[in-house]
Amino acid sequence: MGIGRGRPRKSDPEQVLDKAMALFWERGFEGTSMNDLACATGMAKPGLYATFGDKEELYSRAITRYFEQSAPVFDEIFNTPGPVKDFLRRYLETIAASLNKKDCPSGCFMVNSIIDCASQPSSLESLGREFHEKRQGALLKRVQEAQQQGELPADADPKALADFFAGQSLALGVMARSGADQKALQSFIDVAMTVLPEGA
Amino acid sequence: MGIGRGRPRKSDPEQVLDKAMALFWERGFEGTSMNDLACATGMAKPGLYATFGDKEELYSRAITRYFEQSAPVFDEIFNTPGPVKDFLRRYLETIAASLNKKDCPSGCFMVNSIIDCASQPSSLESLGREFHEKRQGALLKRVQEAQQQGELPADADPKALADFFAGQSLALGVMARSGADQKALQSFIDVAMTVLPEGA
DNA sequence: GCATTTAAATACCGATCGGTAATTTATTTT
DNA sequence: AAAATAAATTACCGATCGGTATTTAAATGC
Repeated sequence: MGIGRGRPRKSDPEQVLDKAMALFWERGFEGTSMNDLACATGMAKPGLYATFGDKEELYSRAITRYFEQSAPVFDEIFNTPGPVKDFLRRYLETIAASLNKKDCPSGCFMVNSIIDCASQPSSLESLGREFHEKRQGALLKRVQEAQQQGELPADADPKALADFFAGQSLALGVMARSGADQKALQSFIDVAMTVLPEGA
Repeated sequence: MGIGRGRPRKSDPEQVLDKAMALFWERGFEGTSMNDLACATGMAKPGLYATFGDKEELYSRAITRYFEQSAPVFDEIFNTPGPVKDFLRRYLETIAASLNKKDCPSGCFMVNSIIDCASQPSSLESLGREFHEKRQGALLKRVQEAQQQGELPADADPKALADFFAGQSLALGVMARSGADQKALQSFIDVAMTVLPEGA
């Protein structure tokens, strides 16, 4: 019946990873125990260790999955032609929408990770930051292109603008984690958008 | 020699609290053990429990101290007359300066607390958020006054503006925690300030 | 049917967790 | 000097931590 040779798996590793991601996302690295994870995922501890490695590796897999899961929707936003102003608004609104989904913990796992792994003496320390820098880099590229095509004033600073909008996503992550609702996030975005010149 | 009756204290409770604050600030609630605290503060565990209560109370005292410690400098900013634009810039720049001091952990203890206590089933869950709301409230009051005195357009939304600037302080906290230097924070603030109309 | 393979399940490891009881030390009061 | 007081110190508690050895169950290859 199965495909491999031995006893078939009880749980799909991808689903296990999804549940582990949700738990780390909600409670952080130190706040989540391997017993919690075994209980929440339905995979007992020896299974978790055999499938994913130790706690650190499991966390690393979880946040990597979080990042890669969001890739398709960002790809679509980045590949949609149109004014850079529309692009940036959609960028922030898409992030905001992802922070209050009812089947996920509120807030941004990446932001949480930056905060609670910064003191970790391990590879986890830089993981969240690296993912954030990837987003920053993509934003920068898009803003630079916009400037080259005359959408932004020649004296605009693309790096500063990209970093500003990357920073807005961090703010949104903290706000959502502290209970801000969708309306509050939208109002915040509306103000943030006004840093762009009227014409753009 | 001492003032009380029994054996004199070895360590000043205020200094102990300062060191505990720094440790919680750096490593978070779950990431800091009572043994760590005893070691870092020089006060053994029974002393910590006798002086401050349990771990939760100690954390609560630590973040309350963090907030109250910043009160004088904010009071000065709020009481300095001048254009609201200057006020808001000084507000953000003062926060930014506090996020990279060499004798403290980087980042904002309040932001860290919002992130890593949000999942705590205790009074800690709302503590960081409450302090942030106090700052929001003070900002709102200042912005409303500015509008009443004609510094801002009549159609400006004081609540949205105050929440925006409160949000910028959250972003700064995450950025500093992830290693951003003072120059990056300053550049971020420069962009954020442009949400205000030229004239203000 | 039987060996092989793979995973699940149980039980367990030493270390550390938050928290405390019991004792010792240093000071003040009388 | 002795009683009283308060803090430091040491040692310890049961529970839980991350991680693993051992056994059992379920599938395939021959």
